[in-house]
Amino acid sequence: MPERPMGSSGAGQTRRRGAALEDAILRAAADELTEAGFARLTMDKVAIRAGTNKNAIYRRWPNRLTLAIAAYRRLATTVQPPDTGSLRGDVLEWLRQANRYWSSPQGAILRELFAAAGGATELLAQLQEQSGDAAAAPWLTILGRAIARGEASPEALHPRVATVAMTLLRNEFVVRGAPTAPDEVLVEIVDEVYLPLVRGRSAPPA
Amino acid sequence: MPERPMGSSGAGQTRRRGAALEDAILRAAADELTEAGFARLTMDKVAIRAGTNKNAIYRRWPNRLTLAIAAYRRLATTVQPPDTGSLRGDVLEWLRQANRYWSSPQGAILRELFAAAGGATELLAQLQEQSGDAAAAPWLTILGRAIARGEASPEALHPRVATVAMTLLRNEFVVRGAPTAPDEVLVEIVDEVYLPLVRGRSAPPA
DNA sequence: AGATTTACGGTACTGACCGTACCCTATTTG
DNA sequence: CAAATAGGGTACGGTCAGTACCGTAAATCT
Repeated sequence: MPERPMGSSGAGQTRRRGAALEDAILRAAADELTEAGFARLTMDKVAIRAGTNKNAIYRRWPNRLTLAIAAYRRLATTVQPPDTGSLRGDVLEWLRQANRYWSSPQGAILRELFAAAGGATELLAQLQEQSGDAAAAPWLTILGRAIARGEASPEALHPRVATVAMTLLRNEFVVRGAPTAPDEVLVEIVDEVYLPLVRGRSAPPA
Repeated sequence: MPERPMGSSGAGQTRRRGAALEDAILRAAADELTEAGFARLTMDKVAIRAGTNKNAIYRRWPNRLTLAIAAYRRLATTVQPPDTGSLRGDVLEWLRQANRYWSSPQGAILRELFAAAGGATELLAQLQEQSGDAAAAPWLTILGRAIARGEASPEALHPRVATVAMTLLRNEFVVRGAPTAPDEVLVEIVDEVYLPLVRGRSAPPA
């Protein structure tokens, strides 16, 4: 007479299926990511933690990396662009938020995933939109207000121009591997590159 | 009666030691890199190809990645910054060279190594100087000439400003995973970002 | 309700491959 | 010529990814 096993471990009372199981797997994977990082996330551990087995995982995701990226989505937090009243203040604050994120444990995971994705464009794109830091929209918001105030030139709305600051910051992490970027670097990016650039050819104030 | 084995394979006549052996290993590793890439470079294959065994490798490099980085050095080629007579021409040509490199098989390997290095700052730094694309020196050369011609402001000599174009290009590869960057992107980086930036606040010509 | 299909759970395995350990032998060094 | 050093051969331990079966619970159909 097989009583419901429901051991002390995570296994639920009844056999889970579909969305419920998928959810449990993703939760387990996200937990493994936060505790051990991607490098030490193994499919076996995820399966055990989710109270299931690898079959159920591979039936849903083709490999370890895609699972991890899917699980990372749960860890990603969305933030709002600041509105400090000045362009410089907005940009600096936005960069500082990004810096804090990249320096956080979650940021470390994101960097691992980026690295593991190697050149896989699709996965990278997926990560991009999840992490959201590459999004042009917040920059356009910030710049829109600045233009209205006369602090920036309309030409700055070009996406490549608008996002330059974040690109430079990300470069510090991805290419230099720094655990965190010193605040001086952020200030430098803002004062030496970003503000001169977005003020445009017709530079008004001091 | 052990005749010298010197099979058709790479094994030399006599037992190699020291620099000669090290050289053979690095050559073998470099060959493996170019043929199979880092992901498929295995220590066993390198050892076999070098006509030796893993002992000799591990006695010199602690792990697979450091061996690969050391071997990559042989693949890296050095190039000279162009001198076309105009700032725009120089910058565009320099970016195009970089684009070609990153798009080449060697560039793919470099990207793999970057990815594999993850956050290991030392290794990343080593790669940086080997690949040389992050070096500020060529940019300062280009800008120096441009300043003399009145095409750029002296403020552009700030390293973070001077290298912005390359940073943006590298971003295309490392973060977006593009196999190659369309020429329009390079032009855009030059015309929308770099030239406006280095011309400085006091923008002279059209 | 019972029959059928679907998807989980358990478990065992293959296959790769890194890194290490041992032991014998060629080369160099003194 | 002896002793020390470094290569070569080989065999493992250990870790994981990914796969293959097979029995069974849960959903779906009739």
